[in-house]
Amino acid sequence: MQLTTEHKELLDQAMERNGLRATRQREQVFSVLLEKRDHPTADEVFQRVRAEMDSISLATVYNCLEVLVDSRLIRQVNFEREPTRYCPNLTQHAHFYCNQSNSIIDVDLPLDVSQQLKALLPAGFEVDHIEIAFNGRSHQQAT
Amino acid sequence: MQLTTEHKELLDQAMERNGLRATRQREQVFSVLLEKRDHPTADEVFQRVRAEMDSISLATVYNCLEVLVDSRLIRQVNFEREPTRYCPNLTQHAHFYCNQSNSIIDVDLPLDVSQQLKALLPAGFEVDHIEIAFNGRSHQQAT
DNA sequence: CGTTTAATTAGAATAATTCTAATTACTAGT
DNA sequence: ACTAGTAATTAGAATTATTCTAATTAAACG
Repeated sequence: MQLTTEHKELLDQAMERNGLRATRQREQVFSVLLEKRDHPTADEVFQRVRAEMDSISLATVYNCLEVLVDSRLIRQVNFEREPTRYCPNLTQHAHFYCNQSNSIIDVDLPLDVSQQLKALLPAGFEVDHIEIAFNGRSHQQAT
Repeated sequence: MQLTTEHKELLDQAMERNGLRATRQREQVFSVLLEKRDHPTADEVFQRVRAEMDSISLATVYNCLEVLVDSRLIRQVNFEREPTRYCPNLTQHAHFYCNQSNSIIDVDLPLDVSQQLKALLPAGFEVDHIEIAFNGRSHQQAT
């Protein structure tokens, strides 16, 4: 799979901004994440990229993921002590972990809700990020 | 340090309920968590318990923590892929992770806020638990 | 083209946690 | 008390996700 011109440009610009190179490996990793947005682990990303580029190593996948996270093109998602998962959805959202299917579903988070959460904090607390995770069962299928 | 009669009874009852024994090790681990509520890791709990009971092993600490979690006397807290921390605060609360001090502060969570969060979910989603983590800096000291 | 710098690679190392198998401690029933 | 049966503890090995290391390859830029 190829990156769309739009995403290719996004990557190029982000790399440029950080003095990094938009290598084939980074493109592939980014592309794999955009293609199937099921919150894959590093190892799953590795399997998928390898299908198109069988010389890539797991270490490189970890490197690429780190670069993409640092450049804010993707986000890391953690649940308990399970392997880290990766997600290209940059809009503010929470995650729903379905115990039954062991899948993750994105849940849109209205701005006013996060405002309200921040309001719970005493004065002197500066928030960079809020992470919200629901845990339960869903009777519908993940998309 | 000793458990208060109140907490001792809480432990005894919980163990009884689950057909388990309230051993010295379990008492000590529980006691250590109640005494200094700074969200210690398993290893930190191990150090603290060992001060009073130098024969305890790390494996036992892990076992005890698991039993206490399963019996709902304490809770596990995870942040990114850092070691799991443990906390005896059973009231509904969120956690604030201070990047500066690397400490965790409990944040009370009003019932209506969690209701509101649950309302964000489409029909067919049953929630067991909501985990909220703030990340940032606090200009005050953790208690 | 050659040189410098960045990126990739394979495999070793790390660190938190879990597992295993042996020993010890309880608990009941006699 | 004594013993059988079960549960808990223990030390150390094993596991697993991730990071590190050192060597090789690729890219960029004169």
